[in-house]
Amino acid sequence: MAIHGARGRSGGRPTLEEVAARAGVGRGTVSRVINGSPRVSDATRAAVEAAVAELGYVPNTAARALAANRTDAIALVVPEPETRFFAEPYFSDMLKGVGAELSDTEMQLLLIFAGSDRERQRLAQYLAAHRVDGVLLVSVHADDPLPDLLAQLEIPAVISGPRSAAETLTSVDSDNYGGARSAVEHLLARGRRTIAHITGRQDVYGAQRRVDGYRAALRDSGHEVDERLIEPGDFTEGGGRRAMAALLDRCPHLDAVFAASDVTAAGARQALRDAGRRIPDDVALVGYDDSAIARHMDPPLTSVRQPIEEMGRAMIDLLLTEIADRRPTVSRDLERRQLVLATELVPRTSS
Amino acid sequence: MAIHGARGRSGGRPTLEEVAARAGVGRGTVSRVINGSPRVSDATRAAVEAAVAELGYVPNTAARALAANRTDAIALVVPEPETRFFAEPYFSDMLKGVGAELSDTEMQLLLIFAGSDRERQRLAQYLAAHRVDGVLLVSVHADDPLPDLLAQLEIPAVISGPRSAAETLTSVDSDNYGGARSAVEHLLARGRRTIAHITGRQDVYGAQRRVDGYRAALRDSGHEVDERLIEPGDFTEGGGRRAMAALLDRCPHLDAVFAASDVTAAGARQALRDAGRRIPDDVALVGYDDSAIARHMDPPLTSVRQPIEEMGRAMIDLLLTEIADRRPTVSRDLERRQLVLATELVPRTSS
DNA sequence: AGGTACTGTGGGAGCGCTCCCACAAGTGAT
DNA sequence: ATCACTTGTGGGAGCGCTCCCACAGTACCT
Repeated sequence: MAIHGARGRSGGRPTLEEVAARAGVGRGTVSRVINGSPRVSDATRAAVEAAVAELGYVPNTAARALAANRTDAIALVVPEPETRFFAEPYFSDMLKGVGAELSDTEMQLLLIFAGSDRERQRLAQYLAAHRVDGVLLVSVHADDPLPDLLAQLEIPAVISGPRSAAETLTSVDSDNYGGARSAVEHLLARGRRTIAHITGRQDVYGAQRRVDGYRAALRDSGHEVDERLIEPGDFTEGGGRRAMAALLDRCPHLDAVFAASDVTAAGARQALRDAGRRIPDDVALVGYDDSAIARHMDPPLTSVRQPIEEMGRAMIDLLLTEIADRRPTVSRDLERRQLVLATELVPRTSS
Repeated sequence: MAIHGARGRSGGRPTLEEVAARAGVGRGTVSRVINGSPRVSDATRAAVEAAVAELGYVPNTAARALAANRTDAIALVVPEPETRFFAEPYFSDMLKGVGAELSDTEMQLLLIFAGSDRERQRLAQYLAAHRVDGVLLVSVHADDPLPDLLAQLEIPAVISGPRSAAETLTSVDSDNYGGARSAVEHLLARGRRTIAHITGRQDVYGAQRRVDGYRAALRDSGHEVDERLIEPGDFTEGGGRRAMAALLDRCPHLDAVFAASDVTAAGARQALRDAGRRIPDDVALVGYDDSAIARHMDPPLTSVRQPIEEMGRAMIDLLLTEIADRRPTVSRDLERRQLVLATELVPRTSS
């Protein structure tokens, strides 16, 4: 942990040159050892490593960045205010995966919030200065200009949750379609016949896919899709409550509800209670996200779990590949990479 | 936001040199304008600024760092695992203050977790490489070697919550002594006469100061300090419960309790309930931190608020000063700076 | 008139690396 | 013995800045 040994004449930190002198080799050779090049004999490598240890040499990042034109840093950009970042476990889980995958790398992770216009401005400057080798983008809205800025600056980037089926950036997503399917299939398997769906905001691609999955599950099991059973929500509790009330009004005979998020389900539950319907006796309820809310709801809520941590890991993998790819060759034929990870239904007593 | 205008021949980003050529001035002059030196005529400044805008020039951070031997970055080091960071509002509040104070600076903030040994190792490397100009240290335990490492590497640092009265690092703290005093004085003013204290972990300096404040408040108002009314706790709920039980056993006539944290108070409340004591009718209860727990307790808990966000701001102020101070002169006579911010009692129904 | 001081400016040197070319020494085929 | 590679190595050039010295120009004193 401690830095030991003698220093260069100036009292500052040792340089490559000093290590080279100590090991009795040239500058280039030390550089090769430091960077793990295979073109060094074992004896030389050992000598250099000894000199590095004796002097407590640590490479100067700035010099390296200047000479090699890379920063060895990537940014996790959160286009939200800090508050939401801390409030939602989504980010914390993702950060855990990202951190884990990065931990055996030399890469440094920067966390950048871009909630306000001011922060956006700063971020743009930051990216223009190419202060990171790549960017991880989470929770981006459909009309966000950030992805385009990144493309224009030719900065490698990976987005979690593509903006549409035609997303141009490399993306990682969970299987919203399959997740929704499994929720509906679960309800069908439990004998439910009239299954309603409260959707998420339809300008979010993932929410659209959940509707698609809902439809497909019904059709594939020979049921007809009744459009009156699909009610728009907005991922909020209030939205869930209102949507549920509307559904009960329109189709009082429904016996199950698939909500596009746990928070939405919480709102729906309230409306169901107000209408005197028991869960799951009268109406079965399934949510999405498998958040803390689901576990603590009364009754505990069946929900679809997304592998957020794994998504974080995958994003790093893809980003590092992308960064590595663009280094030697000029071939820009990087085909679109879109990774979709499986979800998992977590059954609880609400269904 | 967009980068417009022509570039240098190579298609890369424009350099200082190119801006100089375009503005018809020398390299040094452009550098002076960029860095806001006053030694530039207004006309020249305008010409350079125009050239900068036309070319979309953004300084190369690596080159600047190499030449000037600074990084324009500071690290917020959290010697805890990520999990605790997200769980405790303390960090989020502090981050808010830090971010706000930094927002009109060129400084970049890095968030570094050093919970595991592995991460510690990385951090040591990171600091040895002088990749930041300064460090903010939060939530450090008494025996942590990190402060010494920072001192050894001569990296400017500010610590929140000094490790002892003899803290060598510049520190920012809330007034634990005064906070405890105000809590006890509040109880006295409400007519309580037998006031117990459940302490925090005594290897935490702040907890010691709270005991001091408790004692002083009693003495200064002419009361004798009964040592049997002081029971050690450890900031946990279980500790609070056990301590409360012990106190009730030993001094059943007590009519008030000052707990060293809200969580401790929550534990104490439980023990009081179990013993059939009503709050505040039989026993008044005061906590410390003014956390969410305090607001949601039944009954709502009177607590001592610490100005965490302000502490974050103050830490940045001090750190920036420290960084600036060490730049030109070699005079290392920086006297110890210890800032203490006032706390505030938030009265609720528990007392 | 000469001296002194300050202002504004240009550009050389150098920060500590990586990249790459040059080259010595070894290896094996001809 | 010659050529053609391969392997390992040294060190020049250059990345884009900042720092600082030099110097022209102006202003204000003697």
